[in-house]
Amino acid sequence: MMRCESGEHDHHDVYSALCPCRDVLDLLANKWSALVIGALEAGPQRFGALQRHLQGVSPKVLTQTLRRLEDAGFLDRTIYPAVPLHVEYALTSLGQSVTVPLALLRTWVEQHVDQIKL
Amino acid sequence: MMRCESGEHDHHDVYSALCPCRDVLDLLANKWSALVIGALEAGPQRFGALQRHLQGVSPKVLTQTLRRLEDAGFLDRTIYPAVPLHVEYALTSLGQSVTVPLALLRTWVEQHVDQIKL
DNA sequence: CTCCTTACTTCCCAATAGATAGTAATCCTC
DNA sequence: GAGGATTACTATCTATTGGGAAGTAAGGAG
Repeated sequence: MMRCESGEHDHHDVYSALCPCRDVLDLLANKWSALVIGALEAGPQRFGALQRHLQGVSPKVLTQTLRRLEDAGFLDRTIYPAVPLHVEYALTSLGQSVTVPLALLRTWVEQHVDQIKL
Repeated sequence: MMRCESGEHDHHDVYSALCPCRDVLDLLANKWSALVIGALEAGPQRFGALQRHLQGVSPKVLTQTLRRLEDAGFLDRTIYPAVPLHVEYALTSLGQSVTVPLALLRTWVEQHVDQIKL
């Protein structure tokens, strides 16, 4: 049973209650987070484009999701003070790196949804 | 922009609001679901063992998670009417199949948690 | 001065998460 | 045979989160 310490040799374990892994998993293992990160795989996107891409997301929930991902360092928010206002969201290198497992999860869902009775 | 239909040639898209993919993604892209499925990778487990493995989960939330995963066909619930009562949870073949993307997500988190400021 | 666009906030309610405590069945101990 | 132990839940209550609808701000066009 691994503990989660902050020493020289860190043993991180998502199964440990106090490990920061838990918070990270909670952030990423989320419908909208997975979709936002996937949408930005193709390149930087503006708020409106994301909202259209993620059909059915409300502006409030999209803002929340973007802020959380930005605060954790998964994406950058750039404001272009043009008129009308222009805000662009782009993946950081950390964000790029997490697209791999998230894309696999999304494609798994699309490929197996027929086998799932809901 | 792909639609999500139920015809001869299905085009499933997690980005489509009405696609059942959304519900499946919502079920799987969840902290406790990812941890439960990961815990069962090693083989069938009983309720108590799962509760100890997933440190910090309450019995109510664990039951909810198990029921949802069972209803969707990711795991089987077997009751052994021994004394004391004995209930075993095991992955179905569908459940086995989804362990792959979920394990990748969990290990990504454990490997990159140091780079994330929370 | 009003309309339009973009990108959000604010407000409110409903659904979910989570902690704590209790239940049921059956044996084992004293 | 009363009380405790064990396993797997259920019930209850509260706090947090999710989500929809509407409102706000900034600035240019007409």
